[in-house]
Amino acid sequence: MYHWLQIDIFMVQTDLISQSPIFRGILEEELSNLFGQIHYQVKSYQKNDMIVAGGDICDRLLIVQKGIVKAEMTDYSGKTIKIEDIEAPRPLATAFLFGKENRFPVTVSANNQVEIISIHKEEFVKMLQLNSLILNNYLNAISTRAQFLSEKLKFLSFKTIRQKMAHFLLEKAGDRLLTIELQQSQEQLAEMFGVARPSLARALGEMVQEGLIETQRRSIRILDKDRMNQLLKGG
Amino acid sequence: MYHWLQIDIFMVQTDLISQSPIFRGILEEELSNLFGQIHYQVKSYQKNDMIVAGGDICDRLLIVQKGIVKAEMTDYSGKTIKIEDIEAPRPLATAFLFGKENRFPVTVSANNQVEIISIHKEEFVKMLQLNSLILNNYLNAISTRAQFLSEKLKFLSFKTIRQKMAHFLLEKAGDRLLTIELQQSQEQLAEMFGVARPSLARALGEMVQEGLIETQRRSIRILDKDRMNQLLKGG
DNA sequence: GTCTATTTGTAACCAATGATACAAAACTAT
DNA sequence: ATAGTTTTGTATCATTGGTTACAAATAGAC
Repeated sequence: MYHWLQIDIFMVQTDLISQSPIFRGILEEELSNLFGQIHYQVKSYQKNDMIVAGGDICDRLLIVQKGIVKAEMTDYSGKTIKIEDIEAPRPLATAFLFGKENRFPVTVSANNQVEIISIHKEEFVKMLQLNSLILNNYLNAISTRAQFLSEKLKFLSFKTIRQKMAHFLLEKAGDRLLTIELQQSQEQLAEMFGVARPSLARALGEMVQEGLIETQRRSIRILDKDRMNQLLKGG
Repeated sequence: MYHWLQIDIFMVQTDLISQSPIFRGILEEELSNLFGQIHYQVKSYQKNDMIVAGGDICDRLLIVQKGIVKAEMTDYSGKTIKIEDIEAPRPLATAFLFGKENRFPVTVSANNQVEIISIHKEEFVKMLQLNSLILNNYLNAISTRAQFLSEKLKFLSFKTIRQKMAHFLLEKAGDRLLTIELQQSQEQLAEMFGVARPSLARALGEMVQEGLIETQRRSIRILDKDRMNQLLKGG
């Protein structure tokens, strides 16, 4: 009877994980049906229990069904730095299930009482083949991440603040527009560019003086698109 | 009769594309079988024909079956910059088939006589569901790319040359080693770090003076691992 | 070995940015 | 309107890294 109870507690709860990025859009009955066709485990952890250690082989998909876990990275001298909190119903480290580097870069442990669904890679592949929506969700998730990283990288490849700014403005403006309304404060923009706020203000000021742009509070008007482009190429 | 000939020419050639990253490891019969179950097109292009224009919606997988194509990016003022050559049997822009940003960032045109296999996204998803090896190949490809970008980004996130160097050395050294043999010249290292060569040499020189490392030509010995770590955190 | 090309070590100088501080302007709530 | 808060503009100074130039060390070819 006690055993029964445990099995009952540690089941996949379709109402919870149907909100997960991977299973979004799938009806609960369909989810139950799917989980009936594959092997998986649901494990429970108490606060501070270690769920995966950095360096562990990542051969299964882990989904936080309940609770919050924290991911920490161990630096070269052995100290740990907190990276992020991941709360239900999000998956863990989806970028490391496939690809060349199959080890967790982080150590994950429970912040409170946690339930983790664990699906072996092979079983998850089965799942992807059974349901094209899950397949699409998953492909979208990792593709979007790759695109995000790629964009971030492109951004960092511009060396000067002026270049970053020019790229940002031209991207926002597109082909037609000449006036851009900033959605964020200079503070946030500087954070996003990875530069100091006064440095950004200075760069903007210089660009105004040189007749590249005109600013009026959060509205920026591009005056010389061609010269902005030359900036990006190395001028 | 003439029509027959055309159809014959523009078929998928399993011997060629079985070498492609996506179809690697799949027997030719199996490939023929798979392509028999889905809709696709094979198109032929002559030198300088445009295959896709930058900004086009990317809703199909394109695979170069024969020939070489070039990818160019159009900058904001309309000039084109060559990005890379892609030769058979590689796929085009796999990162943009899924994910949020579904437009080609580049313009692709034929370098010589080229044949392109075009598979609609929905059809390709079918294919992924039919064959788990293709699914694995594809997932591995985009995951590996995301991992690569992520690593690159981590590298760029270190601001000073000393930090990049410290990260590089500690990564190479791992837990045990204290002496690293560089596989590349300072010139190449500087290129990889995105810094000027003399600046790298200067940074190395300073680190030697401060007793962090000892250098002897291409051999570097770490003297103070703890202090190196502090460097990375912001010291 | 000797000559040459490549790689590495250094130095001087300049440009770009970060840090800090503070004033002006703009927003917000009352 | 007014007081307080946030955002923006600006100045100063120190640090970092790029640029250029050249010398020293090393490796390679013969």
